[in-house]
Amino acid sequence: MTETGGSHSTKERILEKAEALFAERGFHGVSIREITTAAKCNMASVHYHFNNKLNLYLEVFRSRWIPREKRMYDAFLASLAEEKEPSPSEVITALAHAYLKGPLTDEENRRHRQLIVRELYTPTEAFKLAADETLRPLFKTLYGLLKPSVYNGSEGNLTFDIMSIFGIVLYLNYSRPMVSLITGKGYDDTFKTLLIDHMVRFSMNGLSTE
Amino acid sequence: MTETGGSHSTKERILEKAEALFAERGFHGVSIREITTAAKCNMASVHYHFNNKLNLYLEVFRSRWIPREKRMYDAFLASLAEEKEPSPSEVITALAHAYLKGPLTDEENRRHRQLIVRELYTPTEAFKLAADETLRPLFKTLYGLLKPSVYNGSEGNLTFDIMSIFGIVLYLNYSRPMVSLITGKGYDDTFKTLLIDHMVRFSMNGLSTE
DNA sequence: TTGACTTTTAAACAAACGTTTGAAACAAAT
DNA sequence: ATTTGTTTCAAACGTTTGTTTAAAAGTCAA
Repeated sequence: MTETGGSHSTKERILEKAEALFAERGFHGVSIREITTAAKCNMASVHYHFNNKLNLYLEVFRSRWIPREKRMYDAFLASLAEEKEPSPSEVITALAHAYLKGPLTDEENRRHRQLIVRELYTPTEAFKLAADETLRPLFKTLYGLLKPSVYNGSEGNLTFDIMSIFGIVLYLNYSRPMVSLITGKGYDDTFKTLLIDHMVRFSMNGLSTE
Repeated sequence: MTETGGSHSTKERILEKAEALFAERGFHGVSIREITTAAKCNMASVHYHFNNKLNLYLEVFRSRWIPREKRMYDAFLASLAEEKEPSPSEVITALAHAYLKGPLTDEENRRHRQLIVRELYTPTEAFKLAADETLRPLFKTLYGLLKPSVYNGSEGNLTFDIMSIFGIVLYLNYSRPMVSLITGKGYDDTFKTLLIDHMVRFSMNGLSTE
């Protein structure tokens, strides 16, 4: 167990390339040969470091996806730290910012979402990992932040509201082929700003009760 | 070219099982052997009727997905036909109904969405087919229906609004593992009614300008 | 330098893949 | 009954798949 480190050990290179390829084409769409060729190492290294292909896929979530999601969650919390009781508008703005212009590069962001979207719609074991460690806690935090300021009828409504906001953020952020098809625009910085403004406005309206 | 018909020719059985399996696990996650075993026919039949696997996948969209989406579109239009100038609320209600309680069975509906969601996030040739024949026309219809009644600032806003509504409907309808995880409930009929009410309320609020 | 340990490698493995083949089964018309 | 054309089939094709093996290369303390 030397973990020779260096900034790019074989193990890390495999994880990096595996994530990129799994995000692009899914678990079944990628072969180990493809991953190890991209990572410039021998095919057997995958089995030496990760036992098998499925566990490599899960390890991408454990050691890359979940920590990265937590970084975004922290960035979201940090931008709220100044206010003691942030308004719903501030909460949603912080959320949209963290997810569209957060600490991740565009490419990281893209991979990150593609991985989880596959799991959202047809879950494997990785979904449970992500749900337990990041998605559910984020939801609970949002619920706690919004609950004091928002009253809109029965108990369950806020739950639906938050899920709708998730839906908007996810869809506008990651159905990019569809959004680009309809709007005819790419995701440059001004377009993202427009999108964030829209998300906040639409979501804030959605939350209002009368 | 006999097309012996009968209610379930080999060709139709292949298409049916192929759709179910592609929806469940994606193009790469399903083998021709698996499809033909499920369809109770020989493996070579796929190549006799569809030339190859990719074309079978595309044919699922051409001969099943697109006509089915058009049926839902028609159901949506039909439920609006009574009103001459339907209000936004009526439009959105009709939309949510067509997509959650429309002419499709639950199982059909599930497959239908899973197929297109895969394409939304990582498009293949099938995305272009679906976009040209159904998604873009639906968007334009919605735009035309909502435009007269909704004024909310600049031109582009309505476009974003409609996409947000898409996002909500898609997410709440088809990220069922996530929604069930958060709410702890299954998609029975009363839950769906709740969801539709919520979608309409949230979307209507979102559309409002002041 | 030796020796114990970790990591990487080339080569091979059985199994599964999409595709092709050529003959059998079937249908309809002459 | 024979012919013609369509549809199905079992069997095999060459590749590619995930995985295993056993040896080579590398690392580092004694």
